[in-house]
Amino acid sequence: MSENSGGRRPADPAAVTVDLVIFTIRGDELCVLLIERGNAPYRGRLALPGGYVRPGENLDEAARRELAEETGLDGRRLHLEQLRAYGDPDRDPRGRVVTVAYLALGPDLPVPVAGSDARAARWEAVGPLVSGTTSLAFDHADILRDALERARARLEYTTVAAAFCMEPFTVADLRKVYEVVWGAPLDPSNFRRKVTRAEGFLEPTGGRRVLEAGRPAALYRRGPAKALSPPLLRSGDQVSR
Amino acid sequence: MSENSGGRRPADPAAVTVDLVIFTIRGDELCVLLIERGNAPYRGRLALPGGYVRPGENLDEAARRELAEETGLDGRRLHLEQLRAYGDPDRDPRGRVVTVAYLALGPDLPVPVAGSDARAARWEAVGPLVSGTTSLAFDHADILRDALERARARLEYTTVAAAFCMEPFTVADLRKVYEVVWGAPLDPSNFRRKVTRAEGFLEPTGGRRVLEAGRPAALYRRGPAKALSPPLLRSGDQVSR
DNA sequence: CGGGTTAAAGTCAATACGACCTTTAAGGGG
DNA sequence: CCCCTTAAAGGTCGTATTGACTTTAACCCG
Repeated sequence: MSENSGGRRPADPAAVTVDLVIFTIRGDELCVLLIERGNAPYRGRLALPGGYVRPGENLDEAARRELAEETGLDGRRLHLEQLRAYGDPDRDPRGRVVTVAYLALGPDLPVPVAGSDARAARWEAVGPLVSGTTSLAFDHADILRDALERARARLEYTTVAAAFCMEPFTVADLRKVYEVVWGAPLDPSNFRRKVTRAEGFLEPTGGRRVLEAGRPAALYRRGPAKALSPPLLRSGDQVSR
Repeated sequence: MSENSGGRRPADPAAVTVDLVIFTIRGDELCVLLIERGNAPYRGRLALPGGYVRPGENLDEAARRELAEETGLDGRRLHLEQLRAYGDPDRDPRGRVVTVAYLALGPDLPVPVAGSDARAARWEAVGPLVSGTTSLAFDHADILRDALERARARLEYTTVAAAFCMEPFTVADLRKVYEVVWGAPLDPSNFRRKVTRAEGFLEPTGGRRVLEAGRPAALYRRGPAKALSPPLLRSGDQVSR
């Protein structure tokens, strides 16, 4: 902060961590990378990957480092943005631990390389996790829910959906991202019209992809545009609430 | 967090604070509440109000408490939302201090009651602060910039603009909020059509307000809607980038 | 070459929006 | 008391966007 009520009030020391919500699309499912905790508390329970912020490191750097450690890839290829901070006093039984959650989006990653440490990492489908019974460690279920909503909203107003696609990709690949993240089908024709006309979203590579059946699809790579305006709204987007 | 690389790596203890960006509209200006620092570092410099998160308190509670202390009002009347966390290792010369910034929006507040402590608080116009030469303490200029952009974006997709208005208010009052925050004039007629048709945004009180001149304006209070869809986009909203 | 399959492009009505104009309801001055 | 000013409220119209749907294109297979 900046001020402690005139310098009188002592700070309550806290540990600061970053936690990562790494989303990818595998098949027809939105998946998140989880680790199985090897230590107390919540030993054996699934949790989001994360770790302490190290001295001299800022929050983004810590998140980027953890991302690289957890995925095995250098995380420079993935979209990474801060979600928000979580600091309930009892969110960690060991004491005051404030975590800064990050949202990472990436194309289908090779395999959850067991991190540099010994924790077992694996992809889990998000659907059953948020609506279901599986309970995550700490407040990670809340974080996951918030991250999912953030990701869904980001698809509306930005071009990050392309971050889920391995280049080069087709319009159908991109549409599948929207359908999987939003959990609803989209009209293929209208979707194509929208994204191909959004300046800077897609750049044609000139190539085509031939599938087992059907007309070959044109291939694209990510364009320079970050924002998407007008937005691509979820159809049944509540008119109010 | 959740995990410290197997429990091996020690935490770097940090102080956790909340800082508040409290926006209001005074006359034709968007203003932010700033305090003049009475202690080192940055003694005498303007800074965002804020303070340490206390033991047993969560982040929202700390922000709500600081808000009440700084404005003198019970902050329950104001819109309050977390902006994001800032944690550069050198953002505070006293050591690692991670701050969680909050964005607060409220109607023209009576006067910056000197907080419970002795700090001098006052409203400052945002325009000169973000584009100008005045330098704030710590990284508060960055936080202010981010808060302004968040507020501008929130007006597009939500109904929080009404949080700036003292109830009851007129459509012109609400339009002025958009114009001041976005820094651009809006067409009165089209603006009315948009906001009055957005279900749940405005609730007519039945009353009218008679000004010095002109037809009396209908009075409204805030409706139950939180989201605004379709959004009310800033006219020159960049088509891409 | 004809059928199956998917991509890509086109049609059309409904809607939303920006620019602009007209009417309404007050107060004030002559 | 009528007219002028002022601002709210409501209407018009051309354009752009969207959603639902149809049509054409390109490739594989047998």
